[in-house]
Amino acid sequence: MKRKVTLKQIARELDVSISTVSKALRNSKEISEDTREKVQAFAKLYNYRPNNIALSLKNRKTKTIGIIIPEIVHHFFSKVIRGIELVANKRGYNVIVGLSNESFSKEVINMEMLANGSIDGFILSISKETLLQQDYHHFTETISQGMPIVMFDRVVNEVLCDKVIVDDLKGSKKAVNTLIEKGCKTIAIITTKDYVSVGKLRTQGYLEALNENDIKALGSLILKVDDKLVSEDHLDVLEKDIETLFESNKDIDGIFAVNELYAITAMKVARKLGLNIPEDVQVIGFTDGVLSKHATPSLTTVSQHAQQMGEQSAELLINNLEIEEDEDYYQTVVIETEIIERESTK
Amino acid sequence: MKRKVTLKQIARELDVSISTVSKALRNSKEISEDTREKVQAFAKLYNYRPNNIALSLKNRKTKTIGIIIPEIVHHFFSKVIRGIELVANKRGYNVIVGLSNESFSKEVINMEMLANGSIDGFILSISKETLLQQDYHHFTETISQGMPIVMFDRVVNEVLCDKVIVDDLKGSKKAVNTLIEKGCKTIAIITTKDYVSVGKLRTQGYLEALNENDIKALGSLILKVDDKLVSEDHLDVLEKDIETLFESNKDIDGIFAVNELYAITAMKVARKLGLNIPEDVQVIGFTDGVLSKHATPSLTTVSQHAQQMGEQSAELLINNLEIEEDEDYYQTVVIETEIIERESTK
DNA sequence: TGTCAACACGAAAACGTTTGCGTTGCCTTT
DNA sequence: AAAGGCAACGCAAACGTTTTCGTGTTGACA
Repeated sequence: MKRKVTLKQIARELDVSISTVSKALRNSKEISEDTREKVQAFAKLYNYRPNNIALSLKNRKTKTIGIIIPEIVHHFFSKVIRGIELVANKRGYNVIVGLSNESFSKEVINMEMLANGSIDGFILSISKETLLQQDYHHFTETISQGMPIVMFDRVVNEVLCDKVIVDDLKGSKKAVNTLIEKGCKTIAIITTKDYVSVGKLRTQGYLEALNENDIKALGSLILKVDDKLVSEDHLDVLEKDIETLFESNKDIDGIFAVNELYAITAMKVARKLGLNIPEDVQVIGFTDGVLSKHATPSLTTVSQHAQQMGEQSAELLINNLEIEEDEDYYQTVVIETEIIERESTK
Repeated sequence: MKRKVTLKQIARELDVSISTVSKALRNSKEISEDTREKVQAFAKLYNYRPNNIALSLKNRKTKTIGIIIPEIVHHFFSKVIRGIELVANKRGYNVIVGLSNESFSKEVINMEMLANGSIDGFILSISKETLLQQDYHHFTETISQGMPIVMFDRVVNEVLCDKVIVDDLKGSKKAVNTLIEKGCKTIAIITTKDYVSVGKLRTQGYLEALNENDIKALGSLILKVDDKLVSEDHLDVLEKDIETLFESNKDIDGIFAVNELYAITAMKVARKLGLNIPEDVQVIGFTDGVLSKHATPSLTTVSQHAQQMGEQSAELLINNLEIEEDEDYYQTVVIETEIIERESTK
C-alpha cells in the first residue's frame, strides 16, 4: 500500500527543491529541459497527481458545487441531478449532494456542513417544511457571505438569487386547454394544498384556462390533497377522495392532476368505477416520470424537462462563479413545458 | 458581502495570536477564562466556522465519501444513495456522487477526479461497459493506494474489497418457486445477456428452481434481451420479442422477469394478446421500484432492499475508514431478498 | 532573595500546492 | 577586467487549521 506521492517526496528523491518540481511539472521555462524531463518521467512513473485539497485551499475555490434537494428517490429530482452533473463535469466541477428529506432543520444542517469551504456554490430546491415555515434566513445568510445560490423548481420571491423554474401556470393552462380541445366539458383537478408554490400555480392555471373558455369553475371539481402524510395510508386516502370526487360529479369527462401519481391513481379509480380511458374520461398529468410512460394506458403529461432544468441551473451557477464579481445581477430562467400526448387522451 | 471570518482575522482583531484563538475556541485550559470568553463571544458574533478544506488538509481526511454509479435516474440506485446518505450524515460524512453513465472511461475519469484527495473512500457499482471489458485496473490501483472501496450490487471477484450484494440466485429461485407453488407449469424468463453478472445469476436461479421441481428447462422459454441499446427502439424490440415468446409458447402461464420494466412490458403484451393477469399468466419481477407498485395490476416482485444496501455499504466503508489499519480483511455482506406479493400473482 | 512551578500565551511546523522574487554561477560584451 | 545579462534553481509566503514546544510573567516557598 503505497501512499500517494507528493511534490516533496519527488523533490527529495531527485535532490531538487519543491518549487523546481512544481515548475517542472507545469512546464515552466524557468527550468532546464534536462530537469524537466527527469522530473516529469519520475512523476509519471509514480503516477503523481496534485492533491485537490491543497489546491482548493490555495486557490480558495473547490471546483465542486453543492446540491440540496428534498428527496432523491424521485424521478424529477434525479433527472435534475443528472443534468447538473452533466454540465458540471463538462466544466470541471464535481457535485456533492445533500438531502433535506423535506425537513427544515436537515436543510439548514446540510447547508452549514457544506458552506464551510467544501463547495463554491449551491443549487437547491426548497423543502416543503421550509416553504411552510417561510424561514429563509439560511439562504440569505449564505448568499451574503458571498456564496452564490441557484434555486430550481421550488423557489421563493423572498430570496434574491438566480432561479430556474418551469412555467407552471402556462403549463397547466396548456394541459387544461388540451382537454377542452379534445372535447371535455367537465374537468376536475387533483392538486395539493396551496403552500407548495407549484401546486398553487398549477391550480391557478387550471382556473384561468376554464375562465378563458367560459367554463364555470366549480369548487366541487377541485380536489386538494394534503400530502403531508407520507405514510402508506396516503394512497388509500387519495383513492377514497378521488372516488368521492367521481361519484359526486358523475359527469366528469376530464381530469387534470398536478403530478404523476395523482394521475395514475385517478385512472385506476376511474377504471374501477367502470369508466374507460380515454373514451369516458381523459386524463393529463404533470411531470413526465417513468410511471406516465409505462402505465396502461400510458399517460398524457406536461413535461417539465427536468434534465434541462439541471443543466441550466449548473450553467447559471458556474457562470456566476467564474465571472468577475458582477453587480449582483440575478436572473430567472423559465423552462418551457411541453405536452406529451399519449394514450390517456383522445 | 462579508467574507467568511478566519482565525487570523479574529486574532488580529482581538490582538492575540492565532494559536490562542484556536485554543480558546476548543476550550483548552491553557487559555484564561477571560480570553476564552472574549474569543468565543467574538467568534459567535461573527459566526465563525472552521474551514473544512483547511481541516481536511491538516487531518489528511476529508470526511466525505465518493459514490460512483452507472445511472442516477433509476429507482434502485437513487434508493441506495438515500441509504448511503442517511448513515453517512449520521456519522458526520458527506457524499459526493459521480455518474459513470455505464461507460468505462467516464468511470475512470470520475474516480481519478475524486481520488486525488477529495474523498476518503469509494462506494460504487460497476458500469456495464467495465463489466464487459473486464478491465478493473482503476479499482485495484485505487485500493493499492490506500483508498478503500465498497462495491454493491454489480461486483466482481477479481477485485478484493468489501462488497454488499443481494442474493440474486436465491431471490430468483424464490420467485420461480412462488410461481410454481401458485400452479404455474410453463414458466418463461425474460433476462439480460450474461455479461451483467446479476442477469446471469438470476437466470441461474431460474434454472435451478425448475430443476429442483423436476421441470425441464426449455431454451425457447428463455428470452435474453440485449440491453446495450438504450434508444427508444429498445422498448419496441422488447415488445416484439416478448410477443414472439408468447406466440411460440402458447402454454406459458408464468413469467419471471429480471427487472421491473421487462415485467411491466410482459404484462402489457400479454394483455394485448388477450391474456388475463393473473388468471391466465402470473408475473413476478425483480426490484421493487415505483412501477411495480403502481402498475395495474400491481406487480409481485422480489424486493432487493436497496436502501438497506446503501446503509450497509456506508457502514462498511466508514468502519473501515475509522478502524486502525486492520489486516486487509474484506467481507461480503449479503442482503436477503423478499417476495412482495401483489396482484400479478394469484 | 533566589528557585521553581503554574499560568497564559506565542512561535513555528505541518498538511501540499503555486509563484514572485532572490540568488547563484557562468558567459558575453566592451 | 569589470559590468551586465541570463539561465537555472531555491526561498519563502500564502491558503486556514491544530498542536507541540517554548517563553515570559507571576506567585509561593524555603
